[in-house]
Amino acid sequence: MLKLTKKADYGLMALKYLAEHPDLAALSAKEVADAYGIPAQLLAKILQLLTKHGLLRSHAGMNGGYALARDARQISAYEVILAIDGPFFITSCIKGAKSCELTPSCTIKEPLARVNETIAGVLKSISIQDLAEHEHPAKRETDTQGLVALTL
Amino acid sequence: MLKLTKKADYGLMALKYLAEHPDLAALSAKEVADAYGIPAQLLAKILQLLTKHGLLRSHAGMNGGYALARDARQISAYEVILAIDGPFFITSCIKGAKSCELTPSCTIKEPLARVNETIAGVLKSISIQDLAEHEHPAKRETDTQGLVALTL
DNA sequence: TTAGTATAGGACCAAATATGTCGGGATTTC
DNA sequence: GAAATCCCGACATATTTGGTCCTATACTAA
Repeated sequence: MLKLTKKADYGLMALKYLAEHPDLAALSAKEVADAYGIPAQLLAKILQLLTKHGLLRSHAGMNGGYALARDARQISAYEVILAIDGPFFITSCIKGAKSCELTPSCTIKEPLARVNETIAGVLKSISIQDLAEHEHPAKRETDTQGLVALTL
Repeated sequence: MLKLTKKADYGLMALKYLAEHPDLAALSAKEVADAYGIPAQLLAKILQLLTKHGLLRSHAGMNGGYALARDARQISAYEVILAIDGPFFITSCIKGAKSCELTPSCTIKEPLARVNETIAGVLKSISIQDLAEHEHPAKRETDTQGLVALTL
């Protein structure tokens, strides 16, 4: 629970891979899949989804494949996850949804809605570029923590 | 994905309910289940889990039931979720885990580990007491909706 | 001491979701 | 036109979740 699906993982990995090879005009689904040992057909579909959502540009034919539709800095992890898994809510019954009709139950939702926003916020603040630059042993003490404290 | 299981939801609701009835020495699983329309036997097991993890105190026999083991302020949503669903990681391959052996794949993990910590942090900062005080009719107009609608 | 009310927990099933595969079609390049 | 590639719906499998059932045990009160 509270974890990304493999599809989302794969998608992020693929985008990261593309971001790391800006020189190449396009990479085929198969190339990326092989690079990571991901089932090719599955990755293909994921990349198709990302294309449909405007995060990638695709090109059929020989030497075809996928390329980032925008600069890696302009694509957030949030967008990727959203494109692949659809909108997510930490609780099933976020306000506005028609769940929770039977039960006047979910008095839980209100505070958790804010958790939801916080998570979305963090994910939005992470770009594909951030994923590609994985050599940053420093710089991680403070940042995120601040965020958290704030929103509550 | 990225959402709480129903069990965790139920658990939070139940604790909230207990927090709202500090007067009563104990509430049975059935009472709580009825209050929210939750399957009684399922909730029973959830409460058993919470008891095993020290968040509740249980008492068998007539007029038995469950009560918070500590002040509602001292029980975080994080603990509840952890007790019910076990440790969660946003990625399957958090550093330190032995996953990702086959694939040198998950270069993704490092940045997402921080997301994970952030989420944990937020959840730790929310207490059962916070859930119980649900009367905050103001301050909720915009938030969630904007998020979702926009990004899609 | 016994009947009734609870918790404790194992085994199991059903439903939902996630993961992965297959096969046919459409595009582009050579 | 052949090869490489994207596109996409249908299907099959695996895993997780949600929920039930049954039995045992503990406690209370009459």
